[in-house]
Amino acid sequence: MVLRSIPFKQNSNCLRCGKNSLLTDQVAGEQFCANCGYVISEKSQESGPEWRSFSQDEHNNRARTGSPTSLTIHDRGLSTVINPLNKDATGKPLTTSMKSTITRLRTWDSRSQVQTTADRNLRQALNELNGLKDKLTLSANVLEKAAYLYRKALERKLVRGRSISAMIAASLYAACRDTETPRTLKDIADAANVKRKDISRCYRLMLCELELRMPVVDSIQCIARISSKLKITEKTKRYAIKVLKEVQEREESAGKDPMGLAATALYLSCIQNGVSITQRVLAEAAGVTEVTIRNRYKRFNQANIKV
DNA sequence: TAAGATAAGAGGGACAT
DNA sequence: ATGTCAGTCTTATCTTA
Repeated sequence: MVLRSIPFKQNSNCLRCGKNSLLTDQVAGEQFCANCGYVISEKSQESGPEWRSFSQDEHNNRARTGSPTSLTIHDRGLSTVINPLNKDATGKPLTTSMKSTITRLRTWDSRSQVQTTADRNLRQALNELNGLKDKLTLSANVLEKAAYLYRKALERKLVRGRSISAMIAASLYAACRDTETPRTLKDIADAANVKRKDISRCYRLMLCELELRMPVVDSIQCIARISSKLKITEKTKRYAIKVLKEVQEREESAGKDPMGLAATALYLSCIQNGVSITQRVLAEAAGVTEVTIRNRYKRFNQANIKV
């Protein structure tokens, strides 16, 4: 009578393109379509058999005892749920006295799961993280990291007096930075409906209090991100990377927004390669303003950046 | 219409008080 | 703790080609 829900049924047709080409990434625990790249992370419950079969019969009768544990579930998926139907294992209705016993058990079972305020807080935060996942198309790896960081922050009582939304967004941003997943503060702020300022405050606090070390955002990686949005040719991209390397060598890049630098390098590259593109579309794709590109562009010219 | 110029304002780091 | 300063980036508006 005490069991979790049954895992999802396998459906091998992609929800987006309809092709029968779904593959399972055992490590990341998600399914993706080999045809169009669509990722179905909800299917993670199915990843990896936890049984071994020694005969055909056993293989056919295989069953699993729950989903894999994950930091992104507030109790790591280890809780129990008492079946709400008042039936016993054979499907017969329970006797009246048994029914009241079970009701009492159910009450205590659910109470035991969210007993502390920290637990409630965590549950709420991970709920929000789950919402962000869909908006930002993040890998399971990043989500785990974000959940881990949030647990740390909670442990150190950093969340007290701050909003859960801002803290979980900051954890997510930190996770992105750490895994070199190119997401800007603005991306996350938009998705989380939290002010950029608030997230960055929380992020800095976490960096300080948890003594985290983050790799510096590589503006060369930003080029790839902008290019993919705009269908920039490989040649132009390579030239832009050369420009950026030159800029970095001359130490013109310190303290500048990496996205702005990348956008400007691409702008320069497009001009040099005779590709017509406006500052406007580049600025939009990079998430910076045209003015930033203009200022960088002016500096590049002053520094006489040539490749 | 794209690009350049200019000005006002926000936010944060460094440093002094 | 609070204030100031230089530097960056954004928003808005006007001008130029």
